[in-house]
Amino acid sequence: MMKMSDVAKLANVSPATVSRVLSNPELVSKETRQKVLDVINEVNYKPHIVARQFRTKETKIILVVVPDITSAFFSKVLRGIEHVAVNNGYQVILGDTENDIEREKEYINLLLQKQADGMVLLTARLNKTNLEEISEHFPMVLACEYMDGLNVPTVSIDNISSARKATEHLIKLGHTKIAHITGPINVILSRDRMRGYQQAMMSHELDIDSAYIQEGDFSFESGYNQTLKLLALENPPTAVFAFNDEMAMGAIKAAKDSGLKAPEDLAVVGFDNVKMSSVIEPNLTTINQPKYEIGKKAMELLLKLINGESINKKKFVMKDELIIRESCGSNPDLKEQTKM
Amino acid sequence: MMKMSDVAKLANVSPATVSRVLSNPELVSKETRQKVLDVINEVNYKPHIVARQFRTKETKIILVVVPDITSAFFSKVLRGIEHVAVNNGYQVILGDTENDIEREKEYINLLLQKQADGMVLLTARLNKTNLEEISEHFPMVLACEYMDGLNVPTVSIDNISSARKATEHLIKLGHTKIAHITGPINVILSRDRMRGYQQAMMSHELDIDSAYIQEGDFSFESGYNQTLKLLALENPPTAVFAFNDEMAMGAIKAAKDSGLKAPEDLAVVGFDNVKMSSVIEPNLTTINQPKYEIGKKAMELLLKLINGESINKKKFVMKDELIIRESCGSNPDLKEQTKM
DNA sequence: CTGAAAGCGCTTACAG
DNA sequence: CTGAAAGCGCTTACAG
Repeated sequence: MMKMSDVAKLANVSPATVSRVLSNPELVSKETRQKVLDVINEVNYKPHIVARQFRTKETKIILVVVPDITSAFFSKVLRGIEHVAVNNGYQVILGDTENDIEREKEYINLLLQKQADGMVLLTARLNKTNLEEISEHFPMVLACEYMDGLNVPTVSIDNISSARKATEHLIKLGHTKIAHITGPINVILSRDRMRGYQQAMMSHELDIDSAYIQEGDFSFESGYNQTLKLLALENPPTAVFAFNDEMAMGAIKAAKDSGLKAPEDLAVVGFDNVKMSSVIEPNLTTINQPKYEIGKKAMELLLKLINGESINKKKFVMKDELIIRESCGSNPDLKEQTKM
Repeated sequence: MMKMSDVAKLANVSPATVSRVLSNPELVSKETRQKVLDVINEVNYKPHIVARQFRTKETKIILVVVPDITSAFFSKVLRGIEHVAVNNGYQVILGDTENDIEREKEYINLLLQKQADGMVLLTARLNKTNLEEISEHFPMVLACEYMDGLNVPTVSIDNISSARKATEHLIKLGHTKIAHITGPINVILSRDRMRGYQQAMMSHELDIDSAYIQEGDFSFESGYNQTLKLLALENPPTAVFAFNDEMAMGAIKAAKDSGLKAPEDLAVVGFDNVKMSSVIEPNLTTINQPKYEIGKKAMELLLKLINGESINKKKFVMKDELIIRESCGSNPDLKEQTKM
């Protein structure tokens, strides 16, 4: 393998000059530069990046930790991150944790061991103290999820209020027996959306049958199975608010397979406004998250941290929106009322 | 930042010993080892991995180049890759090209510049000579896509025969006016599947109206739009074979929006057997690719290459399967005939 | 504008 | 079982 000193010899210059041609060409005279470039092309020299990284202490790599690469939701957030990263000369590498905290820790170690210049977390299973300690020493931002009182830059929507909005939509349509399929309850996001659901129910003085809250695992299948459970109840709900669109689609399927129709027999609200939510029938009423913008904003903040700029604000709340489609059987008149 | 020599000093040993404790603990006496580990824990020392990589010329990272991280198909292949990688002590980093050849080249450069020990390509827009040259010097395997005569280890199904099988299914159901929505025609895979379609048509002496072949871009939207075009033809097709499930779903939606019913008025076959294909209504008849296994096999081969083992065979063909569901209106009897 | 030299933080062959 | 020393391939402050 050719190295810089070999190129230098062939071009009759010092290694320092070759280095300059590559990294600061304006410091080298035109003729010398051309001579060096010719040799580089001729022998197809590629600098050894790890050596450069080692020397400069910069990797020009940012790490994104994703809980589930398979998810239509996260892939949109990723796109936002990627675009601003690439535009600023950074490579994005993805760490898929598959919702496993051990894998999450491994990826975080990449950062601690300086294999990346910064990190954006799309999930945080770690506890607050840990995260804050890492954040003190390394550029890091949290996106999608908000951890109460966490002193780390965060970009997300207000999940509690969005979930409240979604539940209230059902209430306004006249439903009183409203169930909720949560995400894994050890995930903050799941608890936040459940909180929103509870707030809405309570503020309208509706009882929450404890059997109406079922824990899913984000998957279509779990939405399907939990809905089957709900429908088998002695006093089954007439509406379901699901943590995400995946599970909402599972809920609709479960209703159909039980001989019920959505929205007539079971109204369903999802969350995320994933592509498929407008393809499936009935089209899902759901909460839109500005996925791309969340990713974009998160990466912009990370860039600032990497460049040593200070961030005055820690918490960035993005705008969500209730998208009313078919799965709750709403009508255009109603749409007016629910706009907030 | 604490470094190895600092730890050494605190533990009253040489840096070499600290290094051994970390990488070859069996070379160090129990007492010394414990003394060093105590210091490491006490000061929370993390080795500087880039320095190690630089020294050992190993990154323990493998790079996967994905054309579209958003795709439900590729994410399953990724899982197969990840699992065997992680089990063998490798980190997987993902390079999303967004179908852009420039981004593909950038990621390949990561390999050439030794930032990864090997690479699996889930797409190959580069030409054969380029790929072979890289493959001679660096561990690399190609998955999902097969390039004729390419001397690089490859794992894929036989796309031509699968596409033929899918088209023949339509023919057996009595269709003669069968359209095909291709992927971008500069992608090998698109040409392969089109070839299978053409072979099936020709071997059954069916004409292919050139307007029956429409080029899509993998997306739901393009499937939708191209189907609208097909249906607007003076002599519209009664069946469509789409390059993938995404576009097949778009085709179904287009039929519905045109007041037609699938499968009665328009039969649709997809490709990939993506999760959503069994959720959407009508359920898609499609070709199953063993996604996870393709990824697994590809990573196993890559590991062999990295370890300097030789691979006797270059071309690994995985088994596909025609999955008959609702979107072509087939019946159980027919299922028997089409099993191959 | 260019070169000589030091040094980034590890690992490993060698010697004892 | 342990240490001294060389060296991986670059970059950069310094000198000229």
